[in-house]
Amino acid sequence: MDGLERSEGPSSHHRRRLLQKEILGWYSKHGRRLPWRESSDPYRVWISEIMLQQTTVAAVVPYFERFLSRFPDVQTLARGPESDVLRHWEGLGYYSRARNLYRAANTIVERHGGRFPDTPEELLTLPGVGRYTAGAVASFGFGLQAPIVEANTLRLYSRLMGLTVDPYSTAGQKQLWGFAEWISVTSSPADLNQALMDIGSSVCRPQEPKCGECPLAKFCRANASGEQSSIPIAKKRPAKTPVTEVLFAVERDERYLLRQYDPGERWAGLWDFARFQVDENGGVLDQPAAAELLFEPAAGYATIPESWIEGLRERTGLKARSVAGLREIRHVVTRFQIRLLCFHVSEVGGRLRSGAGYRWVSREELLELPLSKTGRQVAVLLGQIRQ
DNA sequence: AAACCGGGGAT
DNA sequence: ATCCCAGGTTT
Repeated sequence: MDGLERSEGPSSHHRRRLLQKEILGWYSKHGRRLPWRESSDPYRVWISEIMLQQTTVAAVVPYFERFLSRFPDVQTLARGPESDVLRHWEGLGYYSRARNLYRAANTIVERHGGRFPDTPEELLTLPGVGRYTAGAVASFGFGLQAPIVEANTLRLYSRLMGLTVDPYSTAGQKQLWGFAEWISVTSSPADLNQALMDIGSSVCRPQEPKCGECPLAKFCRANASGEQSSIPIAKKRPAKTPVTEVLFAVERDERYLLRQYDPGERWAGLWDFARFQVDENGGVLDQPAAAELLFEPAAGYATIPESWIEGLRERTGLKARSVAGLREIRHVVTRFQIRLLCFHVSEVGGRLRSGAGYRWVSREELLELPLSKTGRQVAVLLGQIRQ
């Protein structure tokens, strides 16, 4: 089953050889040079593939070498600590990937005796490794024939096949993996898979594909019918939900109040200032001008709703006595559009409630702890207002 | 099957 | 603002 002819047989094999010849020929001239292609060390391949999940090549490049110099092999990674792994992941997002990486490293050291799993079946048992990543590590790291379907190849295969169903549906996935299996039969599994991704990325682009330069144009159903712009069907994207949150950077004796998120919480393992969601309808935010006043130095403390001060006290036991607006940070992430109102609390009363997990953290420690994107922004701001 | 992931780059 | 990204896991 090749997804093009719907039949197995000599003609199917012939067609495959023709396609592969074009693919590998193109790759030898136009293939990308990327840091993780310099070596076929399965460990390095694995790290790169996890980093690249839902993340652009450009975003990964600066992280890859830095991560590898700190964690050069699976034994070093397994030793952690997890907090260090997260610190090196900071800014890449989707932090469960880093936690899974750390867990998987320990599995490899403890259950596989440090030998890297070398079959797709074994790789699939590792946390964070799905069908794509298993195929990628098997082919790039071990030179095995293995199918891959990811963003680039999904688009390429869909257009080659003229796939009209949703490529993320069960039926679409079955078609795509069927094609991937068929095309993966080769004596150059690593080059072939890299080549397929590069053609998908550089030629078979989402917008304005370069069909005139495509080595596979004469085999492509979407090209034949002119359906490049409607194949594959676009991914459904949920609407962004507006959220308003407040963050209090509480300072006392040159230290800041932070806590580490517990396992199971969002941002598990990361550290954060006191932060919680507030009701946009109940507070002062009803009046459009009010939010500006929060960060107006002259307005100061008086314009902050008492319920926010109370929110801090409930969570930490501390009563804010002197509060200044730091900045409003707006950011869009996953399915949220967040408005984060940040405050600097320079005087507190009451006692820090034990059991809430909060700790006083020095400025130096703050540099070492893993924070979220916005948490780091606040940390940087605090360093600046100190000047 | 659908939701979730609290990041970022290109346009 | 919108689309997309070398996906995987959970519900």
